Amino acid sequence: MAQSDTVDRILDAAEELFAERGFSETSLRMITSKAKVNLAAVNYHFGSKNALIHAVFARFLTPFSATLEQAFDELEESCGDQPPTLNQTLWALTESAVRMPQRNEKGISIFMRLLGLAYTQSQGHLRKFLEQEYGDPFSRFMRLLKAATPQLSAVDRYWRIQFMLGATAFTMSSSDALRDILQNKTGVETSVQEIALRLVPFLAAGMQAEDAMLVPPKGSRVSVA
Amino acid sequence: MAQSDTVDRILDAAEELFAERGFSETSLRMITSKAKVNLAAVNYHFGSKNALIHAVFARFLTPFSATLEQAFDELEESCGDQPPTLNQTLWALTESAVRMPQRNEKGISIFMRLLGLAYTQSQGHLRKFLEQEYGDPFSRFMRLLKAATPQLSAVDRYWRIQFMLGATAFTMSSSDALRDILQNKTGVETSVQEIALRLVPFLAAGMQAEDAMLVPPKGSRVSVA
DNA sequence: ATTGGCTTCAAACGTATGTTTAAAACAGAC
DNA sequence: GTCTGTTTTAAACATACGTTTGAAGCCAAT
Repeated sequence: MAQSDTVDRILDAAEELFAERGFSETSLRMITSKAKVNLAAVNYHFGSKNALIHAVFARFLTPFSATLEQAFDELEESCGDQPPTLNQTLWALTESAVRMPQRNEKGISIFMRLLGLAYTQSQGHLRKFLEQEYGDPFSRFMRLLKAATPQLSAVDRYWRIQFMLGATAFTMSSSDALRDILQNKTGVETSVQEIALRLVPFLAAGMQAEDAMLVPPKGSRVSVA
Repeated sequence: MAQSDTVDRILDAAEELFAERGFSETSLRMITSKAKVNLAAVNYHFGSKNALIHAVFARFLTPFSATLEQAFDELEESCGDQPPTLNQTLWALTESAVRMPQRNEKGISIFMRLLGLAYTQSQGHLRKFLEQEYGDPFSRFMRLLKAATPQLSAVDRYWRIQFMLGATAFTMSSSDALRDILQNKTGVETSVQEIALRLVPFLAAGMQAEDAMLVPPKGSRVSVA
C-alpha cells in the first residue's frame, strides 16, 4: 500500500482506475487526484498517458512472463521428449498467475481485468506494445497448445483457442464478477483460485469436444457447410 | 445500402464505427461525416449520443428478441413437459441470430461485435438500457439453461454460464476475427454459421465437463479449497 | 403566393481532455 | 551557506468533444 514515491502512487492509482473504468474513460486528472500528485507529474515521469498505460502493464507483466517461462521450462523438462498435456499446460499458466507476488489484496483480479480490457478495447498502441514486449511467452503457450491437441485440425484449433481466450479474458474483465470477487471477504487469492479451478476444466473440456457434436440437431435450419 | 433518409444513414454509420472503434472512441463528428449529414442531426433526431447508441441496439435487438421468443416458444412446445436439452437451447439461440434478416453483407458480425462491446465496455447507461428493454428473453434463456443442466450446482452453473458468455461475446467482439470474417469472400452468413458450428459444441462440452477434472494435476501448487 | 411545421445548416458554446511551461521547492555535494 | 540537478507546482495552452442556437431551406396544405 503505502508507497511515498510519486511514480508508484501514480501507477497504483492508474491501475485501479483503468481496471474500474477503462483507459479512454479514465482521465489523467482522475489519476493524479486519486494519487494525490500534481497533474503534470504523469507527463514528467512517464511522458504521456499512453506510456503510463504501458508502464502499468509492464510492472505486472515483466515479472509474470519471467515466472511463466520458468514454469514452461520446468514442465517441458519434466515431460522428457513427449509434449506436456493440455491440462498440464493450462495449469502451468494458471499457477504462474496465482503464484505471482501481490502488491495488495486486489492485486490479481485487478490485473486480470486489465488484461481483459487490453484484449477487448482495441487500443492500437497497447496491442502493439504487448505483442512486441511479451509476444514470446505467448507464442510459446500457443506452441504448447498445438502440441497438446494433435487431434484437432488447424482451423478447429484456431477457433477453439479463440474461445478459450474469450472465456478467460471476458470472465476476468467482467466488472460484476470482479465485484463479487472483491466482496468475497475470504481473500482474493483463494477466489481467483476458485475461478481457475472452475475455468480450466471448462476450457479443457471445450478444447477436447468431439467433432461429432458439430452437427446441429435434427430439423435445424443451420446447414453444414 | 442506399438509404437516403438521414436517420438511417446516421444509424448505419454509427453502427459500423462503434463496432470498429468502440463507443467512447467514436465521436459524433466521425459519425456525421461518414453519414454525410450535419453534425447537429444526431442531437436533433436522437437527442444525445447515448440515445443514439441505444437506437443502434434497438434497431437490431427488438426484432431479434421477438424472433428468439418465438424460437423458444416452438422449442418448449415441441418438447412437451420435459425441458429442452442444452444442445437444443443453444441451437435455438444460434439459429435465431443467423436467421435474422441482414441489412447488408456485414450485418450479423457487426452486431455480434457490438454485443460483445456492450458487455465489455462498462457503459452504465447501455447496460441499464439493455437490461430494462431486453431482460426478459435473457432471463428466459437463463431459465432454460438451468433446466438443461440439472446436474450442476448453482455456483458451478453460474460460473460456467459466465464462461459461455465470455467465449461468445469475446469471439464476436474480437476485431481480428471480425477482419477474418469480413475477408472471407464466400459471404458472411456462412462464416457466422461456421463459427457457430464450432462454438456451440465447445460451449456444450464445457458446460457438461465433469467435476472430476476440478482437481489440479499432481504436484500442483493450487490447493483445492 | 403564403403560411406553418419539419428538417438542415454553419456557427458558436461550454467543458474536459492531454500536454507544456516556467517558476518555485527541494535535496544532496561541495 | 551556496550551488546544481531533480522534482513539484499552479497556470496556461491548444484541441476535441457533446450540445445548443437561430437562421435558412424545404415542401405540402391552404
